[in-house]
Amino acid sequence: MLERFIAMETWSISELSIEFGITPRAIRFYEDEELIKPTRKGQTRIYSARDRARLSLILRGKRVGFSLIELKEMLDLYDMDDGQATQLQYSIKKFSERIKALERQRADVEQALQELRAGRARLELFLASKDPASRPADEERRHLIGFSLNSGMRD
Amino acid sequence: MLERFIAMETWSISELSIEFGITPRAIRFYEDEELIKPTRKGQTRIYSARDRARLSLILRGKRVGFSLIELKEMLDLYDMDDGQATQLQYSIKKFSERIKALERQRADVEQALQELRAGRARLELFLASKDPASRPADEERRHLIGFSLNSGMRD
DNA sequence: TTCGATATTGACGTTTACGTCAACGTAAAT
DNA sequence: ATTTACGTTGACGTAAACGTCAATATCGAA
Repeated sequence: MLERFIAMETWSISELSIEFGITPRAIRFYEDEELIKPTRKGQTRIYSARDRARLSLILRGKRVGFSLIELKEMLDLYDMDDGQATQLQYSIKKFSERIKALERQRADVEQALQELRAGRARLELFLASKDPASRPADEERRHLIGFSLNSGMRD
Repeated sequence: MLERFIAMETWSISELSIEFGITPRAIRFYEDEELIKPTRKGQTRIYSARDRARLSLILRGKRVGFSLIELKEMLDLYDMDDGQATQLQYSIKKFSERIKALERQRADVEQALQELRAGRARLELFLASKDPASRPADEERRHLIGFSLNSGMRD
């Protein structure tokens, strides 16, 4: 049998917690919430490459704002097999919704980035203006700082 | 005086709550946490264009994963005036940190998007394969679904 | 003037995502 | 044999971000 020759790479809970920079408690919590289901060697949890990959997706998903429940839904989609094939249309719709949400989020991030860069640029300009050679009047300076939040923003 | 001729546009709490799709309770909460400070007409809160812009930034910030405390810090940076000019260097550093964080987040979103698109593509392919003309064997199909979570991901 | 709509301030409840013990098991090293 | 390191399962605590009442005020319209 193949099992006798293929040694799967596995990880302990503390190995994964160190690799991903989270606590074992968090990893067990994800299991409680049924986002991962590691095998056991006795009592001890053994994590496969698949478990590790799911953990990776969970953490990235969290970073981009998904809740654990949403992430579970997404992971469940990946787990679909023939038996649930009738739900494929529904699943594709779900995927599309996620993509839309992420595209909007990307736009949000882009805009926030632009504003932060502009804000930093204003601060740096202001700082440069402290060079005695080129110093604007006080009234002018007041307009350099805190500018963008007075201009029209749409949302 | 200019005040006599310039009528500033203002909003009520319910107007803003409808416009932004949040509850009045949330808006008052942001005030409790000192992210906005609307004026009052008697008891009633009156929101200026500036308040509205700050609210907009708060909501976008939340969408991209910032906490209210972080957003308050950022808004405070915008409010800086000459008196705190000595903290400019520190503020620029803060801005840079935010930019770095957002750039990483953008990368996260990009990768999540790619994976979701790939997942959807797989589902659509699988669905197309139900066309009796071009139907792969069961074993093959099993590899079409749930593929990416078995392949090596780095984080 | 009384109603309905909209506002206010507490005060307590709720959900999410864990943190933080406590009490215990196990297995290798000294 | 016992310390040390690492694992386990409850059980309770916590911070963030509001939700959800309740009691009260205001104000324009019928």
